[in-house]
Amino acid sequence: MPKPGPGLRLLDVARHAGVSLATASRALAGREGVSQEVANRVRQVADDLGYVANPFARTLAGGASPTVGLIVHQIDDPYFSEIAGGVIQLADERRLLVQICHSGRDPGHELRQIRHLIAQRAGVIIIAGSGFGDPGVEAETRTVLAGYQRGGGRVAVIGRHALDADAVLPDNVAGGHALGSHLAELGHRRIAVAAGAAVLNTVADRLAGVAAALRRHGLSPDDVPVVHADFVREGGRLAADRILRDHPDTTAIIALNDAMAMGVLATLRERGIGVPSRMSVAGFDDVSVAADLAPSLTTVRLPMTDMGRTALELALKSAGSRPRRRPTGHRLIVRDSTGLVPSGARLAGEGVE
Amino acid sequence: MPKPGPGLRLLDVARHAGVSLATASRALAGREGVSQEVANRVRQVADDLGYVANPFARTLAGGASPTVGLIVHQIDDPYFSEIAGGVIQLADERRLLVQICHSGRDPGHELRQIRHLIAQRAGVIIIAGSGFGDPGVEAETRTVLAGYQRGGGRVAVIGRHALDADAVLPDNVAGGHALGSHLAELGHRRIAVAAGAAVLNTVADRLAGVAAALRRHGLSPDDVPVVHADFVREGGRLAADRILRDHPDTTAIIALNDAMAMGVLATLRERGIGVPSRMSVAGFDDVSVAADLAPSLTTVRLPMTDMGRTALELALKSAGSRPRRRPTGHRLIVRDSTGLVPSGARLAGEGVE
DNA sequence: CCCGCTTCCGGAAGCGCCTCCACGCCGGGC
DNA sequence: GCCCGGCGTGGAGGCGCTTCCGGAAGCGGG
Repeated sequence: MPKPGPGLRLLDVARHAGVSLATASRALAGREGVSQEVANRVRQVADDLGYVANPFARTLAGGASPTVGLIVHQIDDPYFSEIAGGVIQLADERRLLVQICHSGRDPGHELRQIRHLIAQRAGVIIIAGSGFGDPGVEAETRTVLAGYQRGGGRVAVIGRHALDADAVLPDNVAGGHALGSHLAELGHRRIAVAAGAAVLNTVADRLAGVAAALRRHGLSPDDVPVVHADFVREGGRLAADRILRDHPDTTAIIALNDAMAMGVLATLRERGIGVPSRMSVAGFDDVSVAADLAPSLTTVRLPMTDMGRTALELALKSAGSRPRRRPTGHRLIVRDSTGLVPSGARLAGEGVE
Repeated sequence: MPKPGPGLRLLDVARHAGVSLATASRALAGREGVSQEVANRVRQVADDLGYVANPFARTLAGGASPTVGLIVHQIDDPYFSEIAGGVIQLADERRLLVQICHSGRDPGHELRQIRHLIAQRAGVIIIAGSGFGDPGVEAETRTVLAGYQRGGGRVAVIGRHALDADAVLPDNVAGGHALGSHLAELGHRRIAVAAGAAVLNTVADRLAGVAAALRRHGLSPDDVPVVHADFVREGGRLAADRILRDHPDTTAIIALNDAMAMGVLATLRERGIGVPSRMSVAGFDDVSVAADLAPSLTTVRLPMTDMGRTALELALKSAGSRPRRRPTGHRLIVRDSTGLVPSGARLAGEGVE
């Protein structure tokens, strides 16, 4: 591995500005003890020379670490790549670098990544994605993060409320509620849910919202089959298969994220089951392709890009010691994949061999 | 910004092992000049203590920098997020950290990011995405990168051949050719192309391939309208609008990437123009949602994840000084968005207000 | 006019690591 | 038996930066 060539040193800047190293450092850091005039001159010179501080030296000397670590389940999942887009956006503006790693939906691996990030002296760690509900690992994660925070590290989480840190939290319960109400109001009574792993808090919350809405509309939870599978496209296919097999009279499937909804749609398409004529389908997140699917997907929009930005913002100005939670808006986006319950609903399932 | 707590120092390890700092350093780095026995003892102690080297100190002292910088146009574009997924995958295995930044499809900004990455002492820089064809900036970029490489920095590019570095290169010309042939063989004679900015080499190559194929099928390039717009979904919409307006007898639109194809499909859908019954549409890349669009998209598959992995691999073991180019496979994926030319093709355009 | 305080600045000590260099030990050749 | 060469090891300098501390001005009041 390479050692990039030497660059401009602070000493060079100092010399050009006719001041000492110490003064130049203070001037650029914007600290007290330098006259306005000198400070400006130094900054001017630094700019002209295109000086960029060596972050390694800076960090080593006890200064700020300019990198933020971002842990996502998987970057090529649109939900996470949109969040990452937001984080990178703000980081760019603040001249920070973003280090991304995958947790791969594995609590142990996530913890390992956190440790790695800490060892690399990241100044901020942002964790996107649900908790996994593994009590042992969760506890250790909590301990490690606490130590990191005690040492001055900043932590923010997105969509997970179990951690002791600043949090950006979509109201998954309310979103699920909106979805449930929407379908109930369209007249559906045979509604099934394609859910991710039950231990993911995102799944649990959305599910709770859906259940509450359906209850308000007179459906008992027992009437609503919930199929748990991977929280990705393939999982959606699997869930749809099971639902069609075990509950052939279903008229609407609520997928708890758009990825699963895409899988559900794929299965339905292959089986020649019309959407929404025979089956309504809804998703959650509103990833950018949701509008281009066949048919376009009814879903709950979450402002992923904003969530990423906000998380970094919170972490950066994390002033008080008490973690803050910043809720995010959400909005039901009704598109073409949901419709009135088919009048011949009792015939539903006929197409399923 | 925080200064993460102090950690175990190499000195601690050395003391525990009863050797000097220098010896411990050599032992852990696996360098010559340490007896097997001592080396093993030191490594054992380091492991037991859970020692992780401080990368800042290491880099500062002239050692390896464990971070790879990845520049993409925009991380929430599926094409790039899949590439990033591959890079991160391999980086994970190698215990490297990946720093991602956006070029935002702006050559100046890209250059700035490269400079920033260099200043941050990234050991590897991977640039994904087309060149912009701005000769001035291009030249300067080349200079900056050359200096970086001279200093030991490793550079790899993905999908851009103009730079003097290891390159992972999809055969865009052949891919374009496959697309052109496919549509020509379906009987289409009125083919239009929705292209990104002409300066992007990706666009130029794919276009050249399409043109060559059509020529072989007896179509003169003059018969093939090419509309240039942004290389994203919105650009596809725009291009489709123009094509429908200026060339109402078009029976097939080749979009030079899937993002634009999605925009084209959206416009067609809104206008009630059947695909492929009235208009065939093809894309390029085969991003993962391409199969779920309405209708599913005929496209040329590029192994994005592999491309990311390969780029990092090349950069890492960049042995010789002569840059290597690694071609990638591609494959025409025929789905539902393309079909035989409508028999009443001469009537095409009737639906356009 | 001198004293003491404030303001601004430079010197210098590290941060944790790598690496050059010098040193001590051993064995083999004369 | 002595010298030379090589291997294994420790000492020390330095990477570029931050920050503590002490010194040099400049100011007002006694």
